[in-house]
Amino acid sequence: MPSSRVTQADVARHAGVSRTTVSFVLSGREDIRISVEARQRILGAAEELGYRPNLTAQSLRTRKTFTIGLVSDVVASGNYAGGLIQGALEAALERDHLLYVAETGDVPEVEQRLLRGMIDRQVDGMIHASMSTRGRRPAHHSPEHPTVLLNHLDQSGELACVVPDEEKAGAEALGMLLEAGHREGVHVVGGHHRTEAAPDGVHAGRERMRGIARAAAAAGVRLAGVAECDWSTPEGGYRAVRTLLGGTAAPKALVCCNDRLAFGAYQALAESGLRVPEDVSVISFDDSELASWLRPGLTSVAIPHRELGRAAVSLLLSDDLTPTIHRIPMPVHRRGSIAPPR
Amino acid sequence: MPSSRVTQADVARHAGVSRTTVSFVLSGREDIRISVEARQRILGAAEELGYRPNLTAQSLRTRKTFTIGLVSDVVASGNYAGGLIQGALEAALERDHLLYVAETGDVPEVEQRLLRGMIDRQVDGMIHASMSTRGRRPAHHSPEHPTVLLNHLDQSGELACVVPDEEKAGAEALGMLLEAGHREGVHVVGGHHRTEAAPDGVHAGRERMRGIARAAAAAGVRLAGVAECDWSTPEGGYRAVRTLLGGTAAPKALVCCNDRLAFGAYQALAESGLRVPEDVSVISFDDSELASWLRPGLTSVAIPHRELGRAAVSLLLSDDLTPTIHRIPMPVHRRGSIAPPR
DNA sequence: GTGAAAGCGCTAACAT
DNA sequence: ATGTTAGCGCTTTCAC
Repeated sequence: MPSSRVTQADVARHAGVSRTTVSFVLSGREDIRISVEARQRILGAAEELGYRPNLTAQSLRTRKTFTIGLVSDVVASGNYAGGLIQGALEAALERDHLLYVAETGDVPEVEQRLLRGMIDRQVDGMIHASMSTRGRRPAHHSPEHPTVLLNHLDQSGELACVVPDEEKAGAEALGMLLEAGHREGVHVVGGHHRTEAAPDGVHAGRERMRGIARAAAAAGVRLAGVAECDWSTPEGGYRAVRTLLGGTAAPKALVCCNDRLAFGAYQALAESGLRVPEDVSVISFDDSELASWLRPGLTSVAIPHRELGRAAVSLLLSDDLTPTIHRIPMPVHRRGSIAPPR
Repeated sequence: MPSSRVTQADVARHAGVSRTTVSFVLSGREDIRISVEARQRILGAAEELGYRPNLTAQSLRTRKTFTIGLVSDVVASGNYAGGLIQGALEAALERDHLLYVAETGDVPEVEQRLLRGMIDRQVDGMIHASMSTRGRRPAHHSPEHPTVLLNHLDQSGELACVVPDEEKAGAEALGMLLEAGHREGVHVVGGHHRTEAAPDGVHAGRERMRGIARAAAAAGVRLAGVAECDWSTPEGGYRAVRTLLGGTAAPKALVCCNDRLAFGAYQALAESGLRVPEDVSVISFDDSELASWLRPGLTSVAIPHRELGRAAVSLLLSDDLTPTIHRIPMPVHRRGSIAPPR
């Protein structure tokens, strides 16, 4: 079965020139001079025949595929996915690249197969996205495969990374509360996100806490408390706040480490008849859809998914892969959950 | 710069045989007999040298790339994304395929570019995912590019489609309520999801409503009402239920068309001091994370994202692309939001 | 059983 | 300024 597609040879025949000439014209090379007339004929023929280059053949020759691989552990499934992929795709498209997307599910064998598959297909570069800070370094990293780490840091110090600027975000979150006048009864819900799997907590947790602490110190404010709990569901926030409300001093403001925890906090506050923001101000992180759904709307520091994705691709394609940490700002989205203390 | 990768030629040299023989052995062809001894030498050499096939070269020759394209309009950004991609990826991986993922944002020019890019890279097939039921047919559909529609139907009747079995889900949702003993005061919140853009409503809406109506009729039950509203945020559910509560007859059970609406309903009920499920039972669709976060947990009919993704890929790779509609069952996830009427 | 040779569609050094 | 030719790494027909 012959390929029904039009090739350069067809165009050449049609235009009465050699394949080389067609190649030069079509690839738009300026270093070789082609007569205007021939160029016109070639372009005309290509257009008329509906010529499209066979990228596979081109890649075989040039070793460039105009594809990049985005492989994540489990990120791409969660809500994290959409924005990251979207941003990456946008940036890729702007530079005429296509995106392979894959997910390892944190299974080494799967990761192995996926990386192999991408390398065998000669991707121009790879982006490794991960939640866990303590990731092993990408199995197949080698100089010929430009690599960017997305959303986690490189412990080997050899790779460029793109991460949200968590610490600054932490500082800004507390700043919002300070700005509204809160100096007492400010509690953190969530903390470092310490779990059995990650006794030191999670990167985002540590950084956010650091930022919060720094901002508090700078303002001469003492946090009323930090409730460490699991961030994954509202349950942790719910329980933490219930405990808080059972205590002696009523909380005045909460920094919740993500929107889920904030949701749990809302639930607990509502049960106790406390109102947001009149009785308790709340600020949070993630700026997920949840934040806009809550009543009142939850002020939240956004994870800049799109920008992260974009930045990773831009960086990868920039060919400046010096092992630098690129911190993407996290914009805060103001809604109705913060008010001055009474 | 010579490619540093090991090629079949290297293996051949190392094993003292011709490139042809290597190709035969490595591609595992059974129709040509190769001496056991030569085979061993080749396999050994390949292993030793760390040979990996160059898929680009292979593709150029065979016209098969072992890649498939998943292009969606806007689906892939929403929460819809994760599961779909995951499922598709799983199925693809099982058959050694890689997945291009792209999103058109419903912009024709972008769609054009993406499809071109995929076709120029010789994808083995494409999956078109879409929210809108009234999608134009994929621009570049042609017999040489196997195509499957995901999550929407084909109005031309020429393409295979994979969709959730919305109607059955609608019937089952109402069935849950009937089973608990509800026969009166059963309201639907959300309806067909009619908007300016889609005056007839959305596919999912129409189908779910049909299923609900069918189940009601079969049980000889009359719905107390259907509140048409926008499904996209909890706001619609909140308002619809507030209106309901302002009426004469108190609602006893709600079928919410998605979890967001159900969330809004919960908010409205809570404000009126009504409790779920003691005063009002609620069932919903989507089974998003939200469903498990609500208090009490929301019984919800899941959208089988993973299975949809898997099915689309399996179908595409099965080469049985008869234009059939494949309906994937929607499992209901029971939680605490349903109780018998008082 | 094994190998020589052609060719997939394209690029690029080297002639002319 | 244009054409000739030799590959990129692989598969596959056809001789040996």
